Amino acid sequence: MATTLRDIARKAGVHPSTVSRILHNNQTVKISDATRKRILAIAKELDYQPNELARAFRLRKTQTIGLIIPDISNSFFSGISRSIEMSSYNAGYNLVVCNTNENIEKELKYVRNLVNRGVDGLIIATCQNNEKHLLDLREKKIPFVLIDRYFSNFKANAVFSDNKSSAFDAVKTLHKLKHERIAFLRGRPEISTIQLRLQGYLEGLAACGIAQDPELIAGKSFTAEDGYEATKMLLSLASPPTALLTSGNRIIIGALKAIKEFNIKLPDELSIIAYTDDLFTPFLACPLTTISHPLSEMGQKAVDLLLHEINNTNDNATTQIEVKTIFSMRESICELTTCRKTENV
Amino acid sequence: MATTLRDIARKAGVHPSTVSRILHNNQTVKISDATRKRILAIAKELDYQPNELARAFRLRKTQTIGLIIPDISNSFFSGISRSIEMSSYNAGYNLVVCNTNENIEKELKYVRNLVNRGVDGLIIATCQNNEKHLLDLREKKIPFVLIDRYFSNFKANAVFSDNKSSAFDAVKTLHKLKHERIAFLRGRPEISTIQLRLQGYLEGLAACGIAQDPELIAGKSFTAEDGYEATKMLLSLASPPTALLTSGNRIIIGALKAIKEFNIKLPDELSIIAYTDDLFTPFLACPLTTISHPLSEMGQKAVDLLLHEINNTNDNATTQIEVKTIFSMRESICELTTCRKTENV
DNA sequence: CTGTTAGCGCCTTCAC
DNA sequence: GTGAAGGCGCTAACAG
Repeated sequence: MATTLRDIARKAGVHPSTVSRILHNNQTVKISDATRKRILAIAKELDYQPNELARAFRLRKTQTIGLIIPDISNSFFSGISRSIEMSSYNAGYNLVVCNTNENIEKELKYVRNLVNRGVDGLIIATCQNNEKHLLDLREKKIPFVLIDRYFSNFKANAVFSDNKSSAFDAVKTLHKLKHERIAFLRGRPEISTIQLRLQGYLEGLAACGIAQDPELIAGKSFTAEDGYEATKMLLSLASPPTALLTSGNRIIIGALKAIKEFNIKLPDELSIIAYTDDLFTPFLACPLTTISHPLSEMGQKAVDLLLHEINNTNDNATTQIEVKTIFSMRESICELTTCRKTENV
Repeated sequence: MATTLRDIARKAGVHPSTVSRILHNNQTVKISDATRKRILAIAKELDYQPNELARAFRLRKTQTIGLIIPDISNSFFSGISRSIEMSSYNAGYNLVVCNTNENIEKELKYVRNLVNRGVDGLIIATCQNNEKHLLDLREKKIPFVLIDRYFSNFKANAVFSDNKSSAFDAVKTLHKLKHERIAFLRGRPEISTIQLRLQGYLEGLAACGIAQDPELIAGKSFTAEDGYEATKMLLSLASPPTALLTSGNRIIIGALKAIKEFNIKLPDELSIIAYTDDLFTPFLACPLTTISHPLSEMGQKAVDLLLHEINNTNDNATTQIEVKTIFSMRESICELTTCRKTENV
């Protein structure tokens, strides 16, 4: 059996609560130096390790944060997770990671589970379209922060990026290069991130005087498979797009596969701007022009926000933090007319 | 306050232990159907959620697994982590993820921390060169499984890949293509994975009748920066390598950067086989010939092993599981003479 | 400055 | 079949 406060107390001839005060309370003032030193020595001698489970139970504080994300193997979320874990660790918190696989039922289960286990707070990249678990958290006064995705009809602490303006800018950039058939490979339409990008995309088209074409908005999930199928569909259109804006680290993988199969030459026959965070993008056959995220910053800010909330329970205000994406111009976009010329050589 | 067993008991006019038996014990036999139904109805009505913290404390069983890895944002570990988390979840366990950043001190701290929090078992990709925490775990009879890396002088449950033979085969493959100046960009030399790959590399050279050249064994960490510096060094040698074998998802990123800067043409001027698990590799300027890992399988097997250990505490045997890496032939390797000819066109 | 008391929510043993 | 008692390890109140 591990040594307990009782063991130390017995050996020192004092009461367990005295030992507790010395080893866990920072009200240093109230205890005589003599006993303090004696207790600390005995604790060291017996290699006392506090039973954190008992403390958590007693204190109603687990020093644990729950992180709920769709998929830790996606570099977007793994990058954020790393930052969240490190910030948490520095603040003395452990991190429980949960993959929902974009399944809201699983998300609901996970939240309940984590609450029952007494996490001090949660960071959630929600699967969206259901917020009852968040209402429940609020009612129970359990702090949480949304990351990447949020609810427009439900104010909550959140960290997200400039989805609308980045998509808007992407369209304008492509239009400056004379593109008018610009497709958007969006991903899951339910996600706020995607809705905002779509809005930015549509407003971008409008600002450039380009008519919307519903055919050019494709895809319904974030998988490589969906990216592949959607891209094949787009490339098979009577009037295929000359430029592509893609959402998500996986979709672009599928898109590249389809493009390879169709033997489309990048960027001459197709310009691409991709939302992606992979480190390999500069070294691709056609180095992708990308919109990437400040992943460390996002994670860090989410933890800061959550810890603030945990330590100021009476504070009812919510904070929304928008971070700036990074546009990296590389070789996957080029001017349309030039391209066509190249094509005819 | 959340409803407790007591609340239900009071409302039903029974003793809390009865409620406990109904809601948490599977000895279904001993309770009358009438009270059972009544209790279940009241539990539902009051939305009873067990305080898992109290249960864990009482039962000395947290239904939690600790995962200690160098870096969750590395796709090798994030791929494994995803699999581990999903397998754990299916078995009713939560997963606490910890990044050591290849720092053994942090690893030691994390293990102590997780033990104090009462995790039921650990999965560890160790930073190596210190096993005292593992001895401690064994003494405390806390199950653990090593993943990817293990200790040759210390038998323990472990899941790893065929490092030696895969490196051996890589050298033979390159030698068949007439390469003799084969460099090994290894990563952290302390890691068992790397030592085995080095052994395979050296034995491969020997089997091919190629003399070892210490200059061709380069690198000392798994970072992109180190891969970059080491590659620059190799390319600056009086007699530079004609082929490269690289370890780890990050090193190759740095290597590619250096290669680009040196304006080296792949594969004509340099053949590469890379240990990497990134999904983008097929779409690179020069699609990399890779050795990748069955990440899902590795995670799943580690969890299976750990759960077996957790459920059979008296079983003192250890199990080592070796999984097969996947060799994917792509375009980053070619025959040396052919290359030289191409070069002279 | 330190001891005493009580209890967090749950489960297990022992009664009846 | 169900109730009563006791305690996991720790800490917060209240004494003195």
